[in-house]
Amino acid sequence: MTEIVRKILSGALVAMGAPLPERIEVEVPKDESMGDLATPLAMSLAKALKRPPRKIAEEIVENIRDRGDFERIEVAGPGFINFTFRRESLYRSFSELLRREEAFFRKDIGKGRKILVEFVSANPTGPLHLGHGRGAALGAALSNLLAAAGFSVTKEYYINDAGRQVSLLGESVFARYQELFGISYPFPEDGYRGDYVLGIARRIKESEEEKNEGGKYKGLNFEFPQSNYFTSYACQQMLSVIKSDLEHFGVTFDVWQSEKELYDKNEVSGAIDYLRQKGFVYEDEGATWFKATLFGDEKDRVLIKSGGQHTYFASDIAYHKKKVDGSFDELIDIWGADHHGYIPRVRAALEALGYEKERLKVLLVQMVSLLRSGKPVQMSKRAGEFVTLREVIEEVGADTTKFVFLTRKADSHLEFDLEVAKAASAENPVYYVQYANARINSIFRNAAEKGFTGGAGINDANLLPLLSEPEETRLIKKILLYPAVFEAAVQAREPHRITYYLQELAGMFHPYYNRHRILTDERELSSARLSLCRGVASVLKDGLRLLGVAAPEKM
RNA sequence: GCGCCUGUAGCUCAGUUGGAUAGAGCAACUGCCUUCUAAGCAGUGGGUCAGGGGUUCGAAUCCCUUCAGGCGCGCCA
Repeated sequence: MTEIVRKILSGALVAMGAPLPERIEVEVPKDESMGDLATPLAMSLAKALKRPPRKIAEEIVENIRDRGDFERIEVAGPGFINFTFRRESLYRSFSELLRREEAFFRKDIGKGRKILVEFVSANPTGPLHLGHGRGAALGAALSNLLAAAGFSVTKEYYINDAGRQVSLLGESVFARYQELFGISYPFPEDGYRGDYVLGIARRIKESEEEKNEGGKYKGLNFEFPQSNYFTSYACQQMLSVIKSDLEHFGVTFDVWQSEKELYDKNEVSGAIDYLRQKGFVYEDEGATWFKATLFGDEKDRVLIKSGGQHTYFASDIAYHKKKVDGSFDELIDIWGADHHGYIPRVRAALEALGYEKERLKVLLVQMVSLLRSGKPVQMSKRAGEFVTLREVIEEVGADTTKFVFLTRKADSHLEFDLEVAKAASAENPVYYVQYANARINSIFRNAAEKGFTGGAGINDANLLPLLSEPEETRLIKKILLYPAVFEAAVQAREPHRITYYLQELAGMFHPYYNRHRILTDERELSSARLSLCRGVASVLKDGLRLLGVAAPEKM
């Protein structure tokens, strides 16, 4: 619908010889009586054309040639142009939607452009927590949206399996391992104290026993932080836990990129050398620095510490270099908001490498605070006490968890109340949306029993005019708006817009269902209403699928 | 101290990239199941969009400032 309006508007502007704006705003008016769609176009042109907005609006309206789809096109308020569709036009579009379904919803925005979405990327030093879950839900939904919009999407998880944190994990496991033999080994100061660390130690011990090598590392003195058996074993274990957690959550990745591999393949040193050749690297006080200030960062950043170890930033440069070199047109990184200070330096590095920094878009996901019945759940990462994503999924379910995450825009703080999320009630918006779809499917089952060719198959455009109730017209208009919502969500990279739309659509269907019977004695009316239901269900299913949430046929 | 994010109904949050009279859910009160699923529906009340100033035809939205909360500001990751 919005496309039709945009088209005739740009046609009118051309006819007038007026400049075409980059984007013609089309919106749904506040009040239904104002029409179906409206544009503030004339008002935004007022300054450039140096004429009153209402005059411009009138002129635009006069220049609209093809108005066959509209019952009314009128100028209102300070200069809005309001459009009201003819019913026949709505029915024609709706019939087209039923026929083409997914193809009708989509617009090819990406045109095959390659886009890499990196998300979660939690250190493999412990299980995923709720904040990671939020990033996972967002990344997965965004990837779905982008792929549906014609982008070629790669989903990637960056594994920080090199460096201090993983070796600290290894040493923590090593300490627990020694304890299993009654040997006291000083537990590392910032070590990981969660129960899972002990679990890994036990597993190492058990696997030794199986191989008749019991106590192989008992009492030995390993050099940490150098990588060794304990580090790599623990890391592998944690990674498989993380993978299985994500699988439970219904989130998958195309690429698991290891940081360690970047070192092993000399890509880190390669990236540093590259920057050095360009003159952006210098030595000072025994350390190797990157001239980040040349590219807008606050200060220069260390790549190699005076002790010889690389910083996290060094491998991150190599990683982002690898990504852009992979001929991706756009990179999206989804990070926790606590990393926001890191953006300028990564952007600076990209620019120094010779890429436009606009290629990288960083989406920050704000913190999640976990509540139970309104009271904060105490978590202490240091003591290893925290509620994991896995536990939350098991308690409230993956669909609900995802839906709650996707009901907020990324950069707003989120309160996640376990009891509220668990309640199978109206407080829980995911059920509200799923329930609408389940109800419709229930109607379809009844319809089939009553000998209707089935809601699923019905598409008789001639019957659609029987849908004359105000609720029906409103539903049709709402459904026809879905493609515009989809497009806006993709452009803004904001999946939550889909979530809200689905709630609104369900919020129109339930009252309709309560007020009007779908299956009546009038066969033709019933058929028409089944078609309407199919349109609703089709959109609900599509939207839920994009969000990564199930759309059960029975509840 | 500097930077980023946030501040909208009692609570949790939207607000279509600056548009018309600011929205939803929950909570509160009142009703609706012998007809397609009551995880539903109908109705009622609720606002200084944190405060102030500015930009313009028009601001919850952009700029400045004050206040409040969160997060950053390492040769940590």
